[in-house]
Amino acid sequence: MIENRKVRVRFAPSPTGPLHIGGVRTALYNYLFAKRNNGTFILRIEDTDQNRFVPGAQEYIIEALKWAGINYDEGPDIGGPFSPYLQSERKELYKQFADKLIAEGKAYYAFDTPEELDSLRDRLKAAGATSQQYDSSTRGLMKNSLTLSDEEVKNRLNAGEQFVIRIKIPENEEIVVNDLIRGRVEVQSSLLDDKVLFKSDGMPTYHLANIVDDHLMEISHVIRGEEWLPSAPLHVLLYRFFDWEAPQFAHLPLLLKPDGNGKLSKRDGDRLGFPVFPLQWKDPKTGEISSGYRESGYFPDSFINMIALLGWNPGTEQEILSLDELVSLFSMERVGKSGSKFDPEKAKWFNHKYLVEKPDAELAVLFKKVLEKKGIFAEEDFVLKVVNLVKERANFVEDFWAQSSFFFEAPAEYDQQVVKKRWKEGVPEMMGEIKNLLQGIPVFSAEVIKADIVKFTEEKNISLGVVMNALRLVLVGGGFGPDLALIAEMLGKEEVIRRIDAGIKNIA
RNA sequence: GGCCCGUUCGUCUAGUCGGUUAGGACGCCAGGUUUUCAUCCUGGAAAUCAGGGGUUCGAGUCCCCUACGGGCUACCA
Repeated sequence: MIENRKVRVRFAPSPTGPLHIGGVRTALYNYLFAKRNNGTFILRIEDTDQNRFVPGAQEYIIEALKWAGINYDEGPDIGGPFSPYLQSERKELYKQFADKLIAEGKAYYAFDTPEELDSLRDRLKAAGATSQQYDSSTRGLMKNSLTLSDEEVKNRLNAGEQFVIRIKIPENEEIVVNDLIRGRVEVQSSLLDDKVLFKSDGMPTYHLANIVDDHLMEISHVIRGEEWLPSAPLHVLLYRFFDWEAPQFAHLPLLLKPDGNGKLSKRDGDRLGFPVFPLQWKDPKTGEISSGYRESGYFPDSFINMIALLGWNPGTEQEILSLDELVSLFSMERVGKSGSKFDPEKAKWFNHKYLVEKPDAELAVLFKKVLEKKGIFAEEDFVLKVVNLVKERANFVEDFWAQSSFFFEAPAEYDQQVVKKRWKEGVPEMMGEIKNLLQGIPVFSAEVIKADIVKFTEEKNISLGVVMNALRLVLVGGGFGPDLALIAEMLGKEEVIRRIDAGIKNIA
């Protein structure tokens, strides 16, 4: 029984471009399912279409999975007991299986040219046929080993004429796909067309290759996108033809665009200003660059967490889940049936949650790189303190700069709104007094600074806010930032005095 | 056009065995905390469960129909 088989699942993308987040989610669910069931997760590259091959795409896929932490146990770059994992390198394998089907009368040679195929479709369309398929109703009209004599077929083959091999779909049979997510799906075989299994270029099509490889690689569960559901009956039929035990199927719902309807595409990201790809991608042909989650400052664990919850949930109210937690909680029964619209806002929220939980030291390393790009080289300890103070108010490490630039350079200008509100009559004079007050503090610590300012306001009978807000304006250039006494301490007495002077002089 | 899949707050979703004031989260709004912004806390608005018919004492949950949305319909995957 297949239920007792060892769980082996595969993610099988074709290298036609960068993986988008829908693909990453499919990979993730495969991974989670495998790990949850102590199984094996395999990466297999389906590069049977030589025309659509895009240089760099395979490397991109591997790097993206690596970044996301979706590690496979077998794959093209790491090998495994079922090598190779590149279908182009398995090319010689497939022909014999197609031949076997022909020998058994379950498939046939077809010699029709593309023009003849087009003409068939046009004729059927013109005649008002409900479908324009190459199937049991039309194959008798075409040039194939069903209509041509054995002699003629042999001659054409020997002459090296181009041919494809098509499956011969039986008539009036009920084909049942038992889907783990959708349940029982029934299809009438007469509705299926005689799909090409083997192309004239000597390569199998996806349909043949995926069945052969899944069987040979002992795949127990096929977890893939919903766009494959219509061809699942064909695959079920192929397993039957080969007399192989079919794997279990699970067809995942699609990821939809955030506004309107339709599946998420590359264009949506550009249009709405969020990445649809895990990593940045540069189109080798056009040079066009598409942004990636990694480059946009998303943490891989946050990214994975967010993606995991698009179509699946643990059934509890917990939303922040580590990869390990996802593994232990994952089940196919809790995968939804309907497509999910991707929400860029919630993606940011997830990243914020993860950022706040990251150790300061880890964030400091990242922020230091950001600073260095700006030509700022600060002490490690200082950066660490800054990170600790501002991380609560940021979604990304990049945000730290906007929240903390004043720690590294004096304000070049002052927020006019704040100036208007906080820099009223008498304030410059008051700042002068504050300057003298701070000047006299021997140990320039936050506690002392604050205590002295409080004492000052009490003696003068003015509100603390008036002083603090004006001082904040002078030190940071606006009305934001962490505790002011702490800022002052970290800036140091000399710098604080300098900024007060500059403020009194420059704020109009 | 044909076939297949889907449809609970704006969004992600809970609700899997028919009996809930239909719950949570993001976002939004208000209040509180704070020297400020943000965080944080509290509260609020927000789904006649796509619509209509059944079945039932009782339906978001079961059945049927309709609408809408999506996918597929290549010698692409």
